[in-house]
Amino acid sequence: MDALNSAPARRSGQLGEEIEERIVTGVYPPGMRLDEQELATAFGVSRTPVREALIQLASSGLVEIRPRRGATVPEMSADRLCEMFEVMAELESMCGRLAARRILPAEQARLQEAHQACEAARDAGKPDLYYQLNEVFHRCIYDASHNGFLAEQATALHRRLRPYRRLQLRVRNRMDTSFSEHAAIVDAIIAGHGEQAAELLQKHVVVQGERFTDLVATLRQMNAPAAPEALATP
Amino acid sequence: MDALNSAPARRSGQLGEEIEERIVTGVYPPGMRLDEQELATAFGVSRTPVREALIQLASSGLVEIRPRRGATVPEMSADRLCEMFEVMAELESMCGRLAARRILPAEQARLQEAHQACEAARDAGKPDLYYQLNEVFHRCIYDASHNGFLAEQATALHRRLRPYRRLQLRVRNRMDTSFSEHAAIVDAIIAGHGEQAAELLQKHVVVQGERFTDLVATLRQMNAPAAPEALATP
DNA sequence: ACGATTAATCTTGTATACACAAACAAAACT
DNA sequence: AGTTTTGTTTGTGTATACAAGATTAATCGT
Repeated sequence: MDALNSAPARRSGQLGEEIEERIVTGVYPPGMRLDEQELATAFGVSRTPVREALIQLASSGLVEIRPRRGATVPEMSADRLCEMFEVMAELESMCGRLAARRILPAEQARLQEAHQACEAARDAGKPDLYYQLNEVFHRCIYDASHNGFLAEQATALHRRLRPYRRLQLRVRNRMDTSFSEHAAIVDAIIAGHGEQAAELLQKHVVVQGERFTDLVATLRQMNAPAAPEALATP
Repeated sequence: MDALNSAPARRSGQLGEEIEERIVTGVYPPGMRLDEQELATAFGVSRTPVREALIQLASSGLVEIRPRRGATVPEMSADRLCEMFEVMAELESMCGRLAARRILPAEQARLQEAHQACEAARDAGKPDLYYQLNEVFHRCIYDASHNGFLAEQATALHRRLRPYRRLQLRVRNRMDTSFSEHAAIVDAIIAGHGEQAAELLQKHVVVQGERFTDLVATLRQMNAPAAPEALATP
């Protein structure tokens, strides 16, 4: 029963976000069974809100519900992850292309501001902070595309890929290369070079997803620590 | 209470699809309030499965749930629709580019088969049938991209845009132009010309979304017929 | 008569209860 | 001994009941 940590009771929308957080941070690792009753007692609520949260998360792909067989955290194969990064790259690329054409002066300022904040984090050698500011940076580009629907889609996918991207930032000095790539991207967007921005963003994202070995290693690393019984893959 | 037609009782997953169907076919028009109790009695089930279905539909954007204020069919502005078509065009384009590189012989056969089926529907002058086979055709391309995640995303968005695309097919002789565009797309994919396929698909989709006047007219037409009280936008 | 405040009603959000289906285990039969 | 069958148990799916917030209506005050 104590596989799921107990936590203070939360309100409606909060519950889903808390479960999502625990999934993307690996507290509930891929393959883990999510028992409604357990979650309910763990969060100090009844089964109903838990069920609704799980259904919501299932629609966005973060959990998998099979009828009459309960909910589990889906195991993302390396293939699947590559597919998702491939799509992410295209969405980011599109955002960049549109942003270069449509960005407003105020948004230019915010973009450069976010970029400089990243620089500070890099210089300070704080990968966690950099990771956080990196999200802000990318969101600036999404917004500058002036396509609200696209921005939503990109944000959602970005969120889903968070845990995998996060681990990648730690290895090597990815922070440095990431930042210099950012610099080129900012220049292209400000200069209004749509295709160039698109290309740069495509590579920027693909780099994170294309190395099979790194990814598989990342996956193994994420699967290892917790849920010993759920990891048997027969 | 009889704003929502009564229907025979359905089982779990079916309910969500039935509601979705009624939304995309305009039986539940944009702006309409979806009362849980009404839907429950209309479908002959309790509020619980209705609620779950609504939550699921909300995650995919087909209904809008505001906390403590119930569910409504979201009003899609012309702007919003254009945004969605813009993204759809990019996804289709990406599918085409990948398909040209990765399509297998068996998939080539299925693609051409679907294309010929469309031709038959056009020659027979059956827009409804063409519309249906058009979906099959596009799904062939999604699958041929060999990116399952991308295929899922494209399919989902395609579904959401269904009602708007459908109306567009009726006006003019869109069937003819659509079919000849399809022909060029098939050729490009079979020939392995990724960029060309991407471009053609981009235009093929954008054509449907880019004409503001047509779209706005379409929207008006959809808003007009039903739900007289829900349409008041104060 | 009009506006504000309060009461009533309605709808959502949550909890509890029950029914059925699936997985597991044990026993009987081949 | 292996396999099938049946009983038990666990957990999901649906229904109903209750509580809290929101909307509407009515009443009171200015």
